[in-house]
Amino acid sequence: MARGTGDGTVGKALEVLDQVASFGRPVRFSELLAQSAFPKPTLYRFLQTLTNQQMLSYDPDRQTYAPGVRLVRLAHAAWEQSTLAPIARPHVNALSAAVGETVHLAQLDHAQVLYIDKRNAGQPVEMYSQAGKVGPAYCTGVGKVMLAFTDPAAADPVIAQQSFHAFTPHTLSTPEALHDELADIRSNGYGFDREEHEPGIICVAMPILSETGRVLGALSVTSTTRRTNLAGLETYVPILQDTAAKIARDAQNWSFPDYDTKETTRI
Amino acid sequence: MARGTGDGTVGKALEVLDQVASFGRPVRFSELLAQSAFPKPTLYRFLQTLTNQQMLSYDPDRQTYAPGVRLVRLAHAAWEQSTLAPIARPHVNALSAAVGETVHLAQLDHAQVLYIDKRNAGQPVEMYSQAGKVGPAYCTGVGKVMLAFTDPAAADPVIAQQSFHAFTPHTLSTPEALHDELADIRSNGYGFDREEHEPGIICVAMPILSETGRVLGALSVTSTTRRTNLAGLETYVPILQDTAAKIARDAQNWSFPDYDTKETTRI
DNA sequence: AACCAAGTTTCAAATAATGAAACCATTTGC
DNA sequence: GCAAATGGTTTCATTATTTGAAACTTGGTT
Repeated sequence: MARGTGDGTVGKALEVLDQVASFGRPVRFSELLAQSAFPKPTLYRFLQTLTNQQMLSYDPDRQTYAPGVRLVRLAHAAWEQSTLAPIARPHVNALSAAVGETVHLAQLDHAQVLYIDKRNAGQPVEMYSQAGKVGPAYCTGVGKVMLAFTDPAAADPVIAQQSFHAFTPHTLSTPEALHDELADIRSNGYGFDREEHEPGIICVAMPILSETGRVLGALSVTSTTRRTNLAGLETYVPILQDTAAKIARDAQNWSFPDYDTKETTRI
Repeated sequence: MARGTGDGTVGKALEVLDQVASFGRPVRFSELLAQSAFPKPTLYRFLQTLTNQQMLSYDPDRQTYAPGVRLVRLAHAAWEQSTLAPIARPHVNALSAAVGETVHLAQLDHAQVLYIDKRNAGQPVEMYSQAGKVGPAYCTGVGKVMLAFTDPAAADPVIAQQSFHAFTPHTLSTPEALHDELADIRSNGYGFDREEHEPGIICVAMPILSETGRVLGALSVTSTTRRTNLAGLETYVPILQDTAAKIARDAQNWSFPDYDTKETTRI
């Protein structure tokens, strides 16, 4: 009742879909076959089926498969219905306008951070990111605050899955160091990323907690060491707290909205 | 070899997934059953399987299903690998900065326009839209220019599928009117939306054509009748042409990039 | 307490998935 | 220019999975 497999044919097909997506580039049949658990004809037919279904796209010139457009449409529905993003949107906008720095909204998915919305700072930030992107939980501001306020019974297995790869000299690279940090975060109510994932990039992060204390997601304000420092980011704590509270309130009252939208709203 | 069904169990499961997504809100088993082609236990098991696989999320309190987070992750991969968006991105940024109005990047998917990227105008536009959203092809700027430059053999069946619902008094609401408009667009090289989808909203749209003349996508600059008019938008034609040409060039040379990205790039 | 609606489980029959082997079509080596 | 190899596709008897009518359980209602 847990893992990926075990759901018959559909589960296997989705395994193949994930495999294609994991390459991060268009990929050939033989490349997939080399690392696939399935025999040649089986893999072949799954690729056929998924391509037929537009879950994959096939480039006949290069003979490569890539995740297909149907996913983009489906994901839009998922984003609007299964994430905090639509509820948080006005509040994230307000926060972004107030602080003038890059703002992220994230949720925890499996053992990873899933970014579900983002507002850029001024204009020319171009900090390669996008909703849908995933990142590590143990060395990002949003990841750490979400872990800190997650019930230990649920958090510990997740912590055990972290790679603890040392992206920078500041990365917390042992479970012990992370546990200490999480305790600090719990007592403060918020956390920082002290250049733990990328040199020069720092952030302050705030959990979004339901009335009952369940972690709904997290917010962060990100900047660079050239522009500010941790003390500077800390001045955003009140507005972050306020924003997180508003999002939690709306999520509570209102979850989930009865959209009266008809179908094709403009653009 | 065409439609949704016909791909065995996987096709049927994806049909169910689409059905859930099409509700646009969390939906109960019985609601799905009422309009489903599948018998009760079959539908039930598909929902179980898809939920297990995180393609759907299930809210036990409300007993509702909604598209799941796994789709958000998969779609990110699709967006980066199977759409023009990553190639177009720097050019769309530059265009957006130059014109200071809302910019859209779209592709044609089935008979609909699929918006794959967007830049907002100043700040407070909030014109409810997002990458992944779909819109009608016959009454949007991007839709019409893409149809206009699509091979008639491919375009005609698509045109036949349009609903021709009259969103506004300006909507082209017959195939004949649309055909005339498409001819005009072909001779001009670009097109407008003259408040055809929403009152007060106008745009100028440019196709993105490959060397061989194939439609890769379309760009548009959108504004309101309060802020400008068609003549005003027409001044953007040169920069739109230039941007479209650059995107087409990059798509040609470079399609598709060998990403050297390793895995977890920052944020 | 009986009823009803919604959701879940059972199980033999019907169907679809499986994969070893054979086949086809390009490219590569000599 | 031919042979061999590589990469991709098809066949088909076997096997495993899906299927759905019916029975059952659960929770809410009169």
